[in-house]
Formats: sequence, C-alpha cells, structure tokens
Amino acid sequence: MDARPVSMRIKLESYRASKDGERGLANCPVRTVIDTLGGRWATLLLSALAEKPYRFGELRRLVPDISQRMLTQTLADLQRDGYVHREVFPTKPPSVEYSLTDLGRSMFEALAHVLGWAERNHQAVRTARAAYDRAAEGIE
Amino acid sequence: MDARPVSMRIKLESYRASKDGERGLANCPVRTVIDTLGGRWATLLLSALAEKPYRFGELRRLVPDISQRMLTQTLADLQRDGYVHREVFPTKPPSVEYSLTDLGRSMFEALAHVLGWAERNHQAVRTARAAYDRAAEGIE
DNA sequence: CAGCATCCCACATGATACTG
DNA sequence: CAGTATCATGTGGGATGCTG
Repeated sequence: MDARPVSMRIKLESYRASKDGERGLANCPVRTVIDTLGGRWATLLLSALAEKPYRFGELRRLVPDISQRMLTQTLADLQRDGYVHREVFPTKPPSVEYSLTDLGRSMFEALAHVLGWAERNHQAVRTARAAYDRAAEGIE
Repeated sequence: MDARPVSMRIKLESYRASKDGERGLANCPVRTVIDTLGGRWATLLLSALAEKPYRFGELRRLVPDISQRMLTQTLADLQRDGYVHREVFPTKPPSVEYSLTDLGRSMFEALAHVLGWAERNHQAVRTARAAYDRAAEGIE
C-alpha cells in the first residue's frame, strides 16, 4: 500500500494530453486550469467574488492597482472558463454584477488551500529567498 | 456567526502589503507565493519531485517539452523560495539531485487540492469555454 | 552531466483616449 | 457606469552554442 498521503499521489500523467494524438501541453488538464489562475489578477478577483457578488466599479475600487483593461479582460477570462457569472442590469446607466458560479465556488474551495498556505507561510518563503540571495551575493 | 466555510473566508487584505508603508503588490503574501507557482513549469516539476527526488537529466527526460534553460531556471526559482533542495554529488561527471524540502512538501499538500480539482474538472472548464466561444462567434 | 551566455520574439500588462 | 480601441513596453520563454 502507498504510504504517501492522497495529496502526494497526483499523477504526472495528468499533465500530458488527455488523449493520444494530442501533442504538447495544449490539452493538459492541469494547464487548462492553471493558465487562467496563474495570471496576476485572477486569484485576487476570485477572492473578492468569493466574499460576495460585486459590480464592475466596486471591483475597481476594491483593487485600485488593477487597470481597467485588465479588470475587464480577467473577468472575461474567468467568465469564459465558467467560474464567474456576469449579469447585466439594463438600468440607465447600466450596471453589471459579477458573481461566482457553482463551478467557481468549487474551484475556489480548492484554491483557498493554496491562498491559506500563502497567508501562513509567505514569511518563510521570503526568508528562504533572502538567504538564497545572500549566498549568491557572496559568490559574484 | 459566519456561515461560510473556512475556505471561503480568505481575507482580501492578504493581497495587500503586509506592513503599512509598503505599497503595491510587491509585498502581497499571496503574490509572493503565486508568482513562482504560476509559471508554466513550476507545478509540473513540483509534481514530479513530490513523487521522489530526481536528477537534472531525469527531470529533462520526464518532461521532454521543457527547454534546458527553463528547467534550470524553474528549479532555481523553486530552490530560492525554499521549496526544493539541490544536492551536488562531486562525481565525475557531476550529478545533481533535486528533492522537496519540508516547506515544499507542505506547500505541495495545499497545491495538490488545486491539481486534483483540475484533474476532475478540466472537462467542465473546456465545455464552458467552448460554449462561451460559440456565443461570441454569433455576435461578430 | 548539468549547466551558463546570448539572442530573439510573442505575449501579458500598462497607459491613455474614446463611447453607448 | 462599464466598457472598447490603440499604442507602448517589460518579460517569460524558446533556440542555439559553449563549458567545467
């Protein structure tokens, strides 16, 4: 019996094409998901929407650093992948509300493990980086 | 009392600087972690190393698509963040073994939730994308 | 065997201006 | 309010050749 915890038994095969004949990483299950989440703003917007639905302008104020272009585009990417629902209210001027779908909530539940880990351990990572950089400094 | 599951209560503040005075996303706890993991090869190499330690050449054969440049660089990034331990054996010619550190194993345990979700749900994501693209097609 | 140095380009992201 | 369009740029990543 495999003594490793379940979480350690992710199969490397999951990174390859799901069907023979498909080449490269285009069809890789993991990359299908990570490519969208790896962007600079996706996890941030997902965290906001996990809290509650928000409108475009509210998100903009919530994340002042994001440009309007990237806010629009990231939301579109998340909607395209089925994580986010976009609802237009034909008021005047119009308002648009964004919310997580069931798929999005399901995915965020998994992602939250990483976000939680990051909250708890980012200092350890920073410390490791500083040590690595200090060691590299001595060599040059 | 907050009825949301623990995983939903990731605080948006975690994305901001950990200390006042630090501006932008440079000091964001989540970005500190995600910036490294978001790359094209990091999760793939971590999955391999979670299985067992590997040498440079073994990793290269395991992941034929990766260029030598990116294999070296990604491993260095992972080592710098403290996820990976690099051990040089002064044989001739030299061999170098890479393995997960305790920090790396801890982090991968969280990451595995996302990888597992991706394995189980990538088809749903692909389906959502196809539907979105089909709808967009009709408009143009 | 396990890298490093160099060149190069596509693409992700930002800045700015305009619109229904 | 919630976008779109356009231009500019930094950098992630590939290709290739060299080295201890």
